[in-house]
Amino acid sequence: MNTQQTAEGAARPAGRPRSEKAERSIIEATLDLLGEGIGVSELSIESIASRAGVGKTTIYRRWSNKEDLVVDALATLKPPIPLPQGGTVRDDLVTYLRVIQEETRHLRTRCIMNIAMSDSERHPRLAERFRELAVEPRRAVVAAVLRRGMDTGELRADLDVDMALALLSGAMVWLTKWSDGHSPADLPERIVDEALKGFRPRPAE
Amino acid sequence: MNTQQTAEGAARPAGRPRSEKAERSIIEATLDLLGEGIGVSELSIESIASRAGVGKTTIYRRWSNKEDLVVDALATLKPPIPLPQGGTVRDDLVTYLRVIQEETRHLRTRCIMNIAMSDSERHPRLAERFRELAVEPRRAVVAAVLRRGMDTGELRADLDVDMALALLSGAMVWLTKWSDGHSPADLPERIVDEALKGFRPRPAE
Amino acid sequence: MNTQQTAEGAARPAGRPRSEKAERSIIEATLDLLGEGIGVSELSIESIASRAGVGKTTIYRRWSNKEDLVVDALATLKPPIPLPQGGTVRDDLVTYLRVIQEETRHLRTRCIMNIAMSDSERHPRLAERFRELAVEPRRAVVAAVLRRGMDTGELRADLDVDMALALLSGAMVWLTKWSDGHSPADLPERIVDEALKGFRPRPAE
Amino acid sequence: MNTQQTAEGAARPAGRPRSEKAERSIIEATLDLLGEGIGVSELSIESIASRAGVGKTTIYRRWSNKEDLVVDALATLKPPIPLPQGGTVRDDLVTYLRVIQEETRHLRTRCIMNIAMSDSERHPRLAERFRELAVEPRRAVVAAVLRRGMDTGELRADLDVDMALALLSGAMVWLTKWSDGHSPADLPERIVDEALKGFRPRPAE
DNA sequence: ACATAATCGAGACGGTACGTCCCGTCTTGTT
DNA sequence: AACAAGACGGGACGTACCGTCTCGATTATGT
Repeated sequence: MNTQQTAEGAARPAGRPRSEKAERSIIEATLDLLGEGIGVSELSIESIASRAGVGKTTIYRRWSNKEDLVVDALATLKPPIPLPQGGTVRDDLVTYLRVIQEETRHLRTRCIMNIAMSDSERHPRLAERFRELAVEPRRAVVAAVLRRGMDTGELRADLDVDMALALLSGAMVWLTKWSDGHSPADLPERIVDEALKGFRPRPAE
Repeated sequence: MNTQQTAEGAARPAGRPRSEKAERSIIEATLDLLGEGIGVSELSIESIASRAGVGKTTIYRRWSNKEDLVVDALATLKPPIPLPQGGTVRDDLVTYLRVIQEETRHLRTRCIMNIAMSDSERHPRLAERFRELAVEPRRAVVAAVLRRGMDTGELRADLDVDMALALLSGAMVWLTKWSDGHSPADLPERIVDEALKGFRPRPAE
Repeated sequence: MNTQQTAEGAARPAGRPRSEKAERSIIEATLDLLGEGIGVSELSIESIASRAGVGKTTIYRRWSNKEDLVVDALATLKPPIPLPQGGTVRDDLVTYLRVIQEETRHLRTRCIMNIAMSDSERHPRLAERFRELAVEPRRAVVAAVLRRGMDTGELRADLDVDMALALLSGAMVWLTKWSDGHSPADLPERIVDEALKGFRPRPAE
Repeated sequence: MNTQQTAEGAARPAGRPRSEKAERSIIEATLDLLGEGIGVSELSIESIASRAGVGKTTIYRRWSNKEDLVVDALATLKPPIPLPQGGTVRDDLVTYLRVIQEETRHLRTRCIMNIAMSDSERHPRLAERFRELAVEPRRAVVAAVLRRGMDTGELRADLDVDMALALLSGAMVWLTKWSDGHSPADLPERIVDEALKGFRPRPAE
């Protein structure tokens, strides 16, 4: 986490203030390198400094270790694709999975996802950050979609929202990771349809 | 992959044969270190050699790189817990998920799983090996359970076995990774029940 | 060399005048550090600024480089011991050498002399300054002593004054530097006597 | 001082022996850089390693600090010019001073001499080494010349040999350092003649 | 029994990156 | 305008490992 205090009432510290430009270029260089498939462990401070056109000191002055820097770098990433939520529940869920699928096709996103997925043991802060930034916002959106479905009667009224999300997302990730080849284009539909069969209310009930 | 040929009929090569003891202690040291939470990237040949009481050359002579060594080390791991398959389909599936849950409670298994999950980009061979050793055997067992259920009428006849496996396993992994706290004890039951509602045939259809 | 012009008629520049106190404390800190045995190369502007309680800018504003600062610092040093010139030529010369000897006993003077002696290759301005401040005044005094001796007949009338000075001073420095232990108390007498006699045997003595 | 034991009876240590070639090229690079006018303080291990085509570790493995390396480097230097000793005493002494004068004309020797002269406070081992290697051998040669002169009657029988050497060498160094311009070609003759005569007038001449 | 030969441990090799220190320059708000 | 404070890009420090390369010693087999 960045060391510099930005508290409102705090007196500005003496001396030259830290350069925002340098900070930005450091973050950018970090994301660049991560996006090129370089893992957190292989990522060297020196390479970041060199690409950012910055002295090593300027990095160490802000972040005491690599993990903190990567955490802050990931924090600047926007939730990549806004989720549409206007069609039927099935359509919205399919779209949601398709967004996940699409992201794994782009190297940069795939690498960053890998970073988040891996090493949650060694880099717990990193994983936590990813949860806040990437997982939680989507969870909220999909939860809204599911709840809408429960209201309109499209879904079971007693559906466990978190469980439903886990079934959908988990299946998508699992199949992408462990299926033989690359995920086929109709995978999102197939997952949603299979899962929905359980979410829907029984016709004669 | 180990270079030395041990084919039956092949003439024994001249010179001092490779020490099996050294080989074993190298593998053991590797698994030890991985089990202590050291990641593949952080794992150094030097530390393995030192812990195994072996020269670096003795390692490099057998494996041309770190990844190959880790692959071979993982290969010596047994499928940790045999899956019971005697009860109802629901019971067997719950047991399957409980095994996964149990494994993530032990540091060593958790670390090794993390290895497999992460870095599939940078270490594809490693991920592939993990698929063969850990994923595939379980997939077969669960598939058998599911097919038995389809035969007995406990499950839909048109169930997509792979999809069902993905929904169950994926949800388990997802919730373990992204839920707020640690996974509760009844998580396997809840996942299976939620998923089964979709796998079962409709009563009045 | 100090950049600020202090010429009488020049218009006083606008803005806050430079602090004389800062200037003095910078010089003092510099001499302190040099006197503690820190060489010119090891002497850091940062350490001077810190010891003087001054910002680095305040130093660089006055001197464009370290050498200039050291030159100015040396310039503030007084010719340490006034040379007596009242006795016989021999006595005055012995006193002169004893002054040199005495100076090398004090760490501070010894360090500053070392500065002057060394690095004349890398710091020619520094060596030149030392010549002006320390060597030349003494040369003048000793030259006067020698000339008095030539007038009174105590010394050869055709004596080469510069050469005589070089023989005396050079021998003193040489023996202090390269003799086995520390210079004995009677070294000045012995040098002067030996030099006065010459190497050749007296024809009729 | 080099760490490696070369004692006769000592058992050869295990592992790959240290490369003599690397050692030589390190020493050579060091002397090269010193000869180019780079001072001991400015001399960086990294520049030596780079010029010698050697890793930094290879240097640090042998010498724990820069001074030890420079000491060993200077130790490899031969006494540069053999002193002739066949003519009259005066001629031999002039030749001796001319050798010194000549050496100060070559950058490399001048630089190395400067190293030895300076910083005897901070680098006493270095100065001591220089005394052994450069000063002492010459002292011995000149002492022999002087003693020969004392035997043949060319010089006073009670001449203090060390003092005479100090007068000659000291004057040469002093004049080279502190005279206005560069030392004139006839400086050695003039010094020797002046020293030989002594300062006092001859009584019966 | 003895030469041949591959492997063993140890550790030096040329490198890369580490995190720290200091360089000389620059950019702030205050005096 | 000068001041202190301190951030800036840069370069060297001494350390830790990398993967490769010699070493003498060991341990088998084929004469």
